[in-house]
Amino acid sequence: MFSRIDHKAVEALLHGQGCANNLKMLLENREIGLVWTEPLLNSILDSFSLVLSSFQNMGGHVSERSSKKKICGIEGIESYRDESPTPRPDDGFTWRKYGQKPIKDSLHQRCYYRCTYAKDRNCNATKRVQKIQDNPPVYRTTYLRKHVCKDFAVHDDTYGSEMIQFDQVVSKQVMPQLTTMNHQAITMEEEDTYNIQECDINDYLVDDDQFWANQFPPFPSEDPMFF
DNA sequence: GGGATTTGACCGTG
DNA sequence: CACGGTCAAATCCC
Repeated sequence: MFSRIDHKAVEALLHGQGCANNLKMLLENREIGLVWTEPLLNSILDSFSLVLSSFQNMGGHVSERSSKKKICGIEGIESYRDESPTPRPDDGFTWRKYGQKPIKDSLHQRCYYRCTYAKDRNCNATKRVQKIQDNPPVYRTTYLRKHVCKDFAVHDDTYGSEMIQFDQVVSKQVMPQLTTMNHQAITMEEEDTYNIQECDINDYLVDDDQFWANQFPPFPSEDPMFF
């Protein structure tokens, strides 16, 4: 059960190491500047976040098949969840809000968005955004289904992948939410009605509620891990 | 006027 | 019947 997550973790660590080396070169050559360093720093931080979340997942409640929800690595993403201090206004896609609902046992309403090109390009990607904590504000964004609207321009099956290039160092297959800000974890939710791409379910199945309870203890939380 | 947002109604599921 | 997700008419904004 370790193989795939371990592989992802090693990849992420290697990537982070590469970015760190590149950053070091820039610093040594005094080619320092926010434009160059910020993406590198973000990339490094993202690598560590990915590794940490992978190991948190492994230490959690792996392989309970009672829940239909699963956690997955970067590849094969069909849907995933992200929690951030902002509702992530720019995740690489444009969204149109189509609903808002109060959720039981939650102080905040949940907002429903679908891809702006839902009709034009038959893209049925949606996302849900819900504020899960007030102070500091934390938003949970759940992405559902896969964008097909960008297939017009990018022939890549990976959700929202983009490429960032710094001299010879290339960061590939970077998910949109990983490029701009810290996040705590990524999970996938399988929905039976959607044609989910297969990733190794046995490796990633967890109990979703328990996982997120671990990620965000009931408010108020003193956990310095997240703030 | 057209596109985006709001919001109550509707529907499916458990 | 409660709840969550979606629809669609009304409204807002540029």
